[in-house]
Amino acid sequence: MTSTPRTQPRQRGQPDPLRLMGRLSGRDRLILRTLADHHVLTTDQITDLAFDSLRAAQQRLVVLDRLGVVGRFRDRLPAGSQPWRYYLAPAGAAIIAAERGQPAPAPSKVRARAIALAASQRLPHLLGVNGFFTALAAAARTSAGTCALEQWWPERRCAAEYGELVRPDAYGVWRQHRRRVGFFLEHDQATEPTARAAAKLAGYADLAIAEDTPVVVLFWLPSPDREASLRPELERAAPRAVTVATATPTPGPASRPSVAAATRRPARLPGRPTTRTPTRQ
DNA sequence: GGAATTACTGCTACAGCCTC
DNA sequence: GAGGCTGTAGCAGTAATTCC
Repeated sequence: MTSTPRTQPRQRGQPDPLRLMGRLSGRDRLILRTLADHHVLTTDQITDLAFDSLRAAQQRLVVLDRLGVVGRFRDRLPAGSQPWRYYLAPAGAAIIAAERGQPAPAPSKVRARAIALAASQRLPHLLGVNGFFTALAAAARTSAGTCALEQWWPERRCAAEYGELVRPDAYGVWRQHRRRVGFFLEHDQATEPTARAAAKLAGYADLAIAEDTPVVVLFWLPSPDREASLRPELERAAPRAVTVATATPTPGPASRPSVAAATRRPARLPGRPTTRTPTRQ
């Protein structure tokens, strides 16, 4: 092969959203909508969300990047073998705003938001949450309709709905056959004491009382060790109206939540409690 | 029907990290 | 430092679709 630069300079200028809209497929719009709601996704998370192969996703994302509807960054130098993080670029933001009947955000604001995101210390946390849900989406896509991720609310929307009582990282509704489970996600990175993590359940108890319905909280944990140390605290702290489940990524070379993790672990979700679930029946 | 376009895959190369 | 691994990119080829 001839030696060519790994990345070619993008012909960007100021893309015209009207012209771009005709070049975007339904899948492209799904990616843009997801980025609009959830801010940032890695290459493999987008693969989980919308593609059957990583190679296809990489190729399409390069096209979307050159069109200027998405942007991408890596969160450290040297770049190394680190997947790109994709965000909604100004043209993509304008398209999604039009789709939702909202005014297009100023390009300077979109860029500033992307820079803040790339520099944010919460980026790994956000990617962890998004990775969990894209793994669920991948499981749903390959399930031949037997299961589906019916809702995926970001932290911001959860805060708007329930912020006075709880601050979950996300809310989701997962359907498996005819069974439907809504759950709040708490993404734990083992950066706080287990007691403090378990103390969050009090807020969910208040929410269950306020809403007059049981609530489900899933703790998404970085490792089986963390799960083993946190579960006793959860057992002690779990209020009657709160069903608690835990999940970890499956062990393996990839640290991101795998499809197997996302599909197997929800078996411990409420609705199908097991002896490991610290729920008071 | 043939050309052009689009989307995808296989193969290969490159860059950087990690382990020994 | 060598080799394996991961992630991305370029090229060639194929298949489906669209347009004239």
